[in-house]
Amino acid sequence: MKLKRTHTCGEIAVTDAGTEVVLSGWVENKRDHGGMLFVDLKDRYGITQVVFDPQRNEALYAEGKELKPESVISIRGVVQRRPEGNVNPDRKTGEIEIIAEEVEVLNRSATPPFEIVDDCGASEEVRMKYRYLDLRRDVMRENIIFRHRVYQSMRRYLSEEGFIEVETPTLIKSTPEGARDYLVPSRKFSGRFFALPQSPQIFKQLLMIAGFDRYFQIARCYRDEDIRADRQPEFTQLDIEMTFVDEDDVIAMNEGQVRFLMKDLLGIEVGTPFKRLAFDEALKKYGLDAPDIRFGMTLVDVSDVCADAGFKVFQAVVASGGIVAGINAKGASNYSRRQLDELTAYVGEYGAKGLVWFKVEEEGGTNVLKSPTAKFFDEGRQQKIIEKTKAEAGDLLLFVADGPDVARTAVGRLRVRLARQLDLIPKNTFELCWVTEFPMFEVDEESGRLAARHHPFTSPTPATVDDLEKKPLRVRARAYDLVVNGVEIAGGSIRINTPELQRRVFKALGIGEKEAGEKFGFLIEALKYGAPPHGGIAYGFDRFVAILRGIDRIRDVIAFPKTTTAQCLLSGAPSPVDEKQLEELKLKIIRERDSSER
RNA sequence: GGGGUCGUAGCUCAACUUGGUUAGAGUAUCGGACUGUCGAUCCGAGGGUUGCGGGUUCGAGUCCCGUCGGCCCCGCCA
Repeated sequence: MKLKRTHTCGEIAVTDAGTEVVLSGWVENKRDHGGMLFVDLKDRYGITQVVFDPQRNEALYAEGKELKPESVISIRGVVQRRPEGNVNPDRKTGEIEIIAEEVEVLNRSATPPFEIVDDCGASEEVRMKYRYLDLRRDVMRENIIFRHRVYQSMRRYLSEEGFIEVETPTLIKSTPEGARDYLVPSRKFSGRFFALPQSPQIFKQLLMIAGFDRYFQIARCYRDEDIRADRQPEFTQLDIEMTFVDEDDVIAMNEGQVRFLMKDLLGIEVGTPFKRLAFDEALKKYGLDAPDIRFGMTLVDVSDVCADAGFKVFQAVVASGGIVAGINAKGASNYSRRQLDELTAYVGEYGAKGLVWFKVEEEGGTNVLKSPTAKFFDEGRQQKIIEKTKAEAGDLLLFVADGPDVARTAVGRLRVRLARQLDLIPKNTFELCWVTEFPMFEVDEESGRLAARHHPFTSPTPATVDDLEKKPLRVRARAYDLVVNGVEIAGGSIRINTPELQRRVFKALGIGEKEAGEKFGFLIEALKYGAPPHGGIAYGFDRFVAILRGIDRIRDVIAFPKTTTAQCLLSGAPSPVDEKQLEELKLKIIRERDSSER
């Protein structure tokens, strides 16, 4: 490296005209006019145009002609104000250019597999394989730099609020509940394994017991479950825990933080306090526990109207404890048969067995329901449905009859899908709300046992704690989720801080004294020694960054993400390992017969 | 575990309904022309085991089965 850079490619201005500079960067683009050659030189900070003029220096012009896109070079030259009429107003450095005097090619680039431009058109597969090139694109670089700003804002805010950043271990004890663990074999103890943490949960509680009072960590977490657009096998949490607090304290602190972050990162003022919705209310009105409250179209329950109407399908569902839930898609009565079939297929994905629709039409001065199903509803019932759904002529009513969970989920999803289709969602707004009063437990379909809805360290509410033994499904948790535009971005709870209550909750979960001792003995033990009341929250950091940037996939805000099969296309991980490594760990790979024949 | 969708030139796609001669285009690359461009422009050239394996057929990019991979979704994700 002969030439040492004096400036970056984004900072030279007209006031620098006449000075000699050295720039280093990548060849973004080359425009050769025969008698004049322009090279755009790019680095993280910007793009500067370099001019090669054969009349000034023919040999240098010849060198410039040989420059390949994406090569790294250094240029020595003199800053010049661009001739009149040649200013590029779209570029920060568009008023100046560099007259090249010397070029040093630091590393000539092979032809890249795709063009390094925002609209590169390359598939995600190719982009992930060549992620270092993908990250050279402006959008991706800005995503990553924005992410950096989010880290810094969080750290600044929390530090000023008295929170201490502490790292917790990533080689930890595997616990039975929750997601599947990623396991790491121990060499010193063959046959034993560490797990990678699904969250720093227990350790942050131990920090509270240790008296740190206020803790945070930007922590990597690992869950070996199937991937989605908003889920990665390893992801980042902003993890927070506080002592001597109740729900309102944690909520207030986080409202302050989110308000600060929105202002600091986006310049947006959000009002506090945020709306609060009880879990039951969220389900009834929106069908989902992460409601998108940017628009209305709330769910309507017409079970009572359908209970004794002539429509057998609905009757049977209501008779067996199900419900008939629906929504009013305003002005959508022009939906075609094909569109309705698509919506039916869509609710089918969430387990609904069908979708009943009515088009609302005016007939002789009154509104009536039109559809193949309408004949099963007499005039009185039709009017009740119209009344309940606040329907007007031109509306489309859609209903799902099923068990309460399936019906609400299906209609809740349908609501969001229709809102997108009908363009009901306001752009560039953030609607934040807290969902509270979650049930402590839910029935695990596979085992039929109770499972913690949040996690087994969540405290029940005082009002429902005594239902733990007899009516556990009625017990409510001191838990809260923060939902932004229908996306859950944070969740937390007030924790259990006595061994007695912790044992009762474990028992309700079917975790016996002995098992609890083996798996969580260290926590129960710790709760004996002056464990203070405490609670906290964890943000899905990647999701939070993504939603602030207005994108719905977290891969684009992660520098090196994994695919939906949890592989790294760049490095090829996971990969087989040497036999010697397995021997050291005393591990043997059992090959399935089928796969060995491949 | 299940459903959907895609896989053809370096990259993004086309080759249809209904299997049929030499698999096309844009872009990138290479060569040439050009004194002010900024996604420069113009002319020309090269570039293919149609992901992989098997089957059906006189004949397969196209149909069937399997498999690998990308993406989306259900289940799962305390």
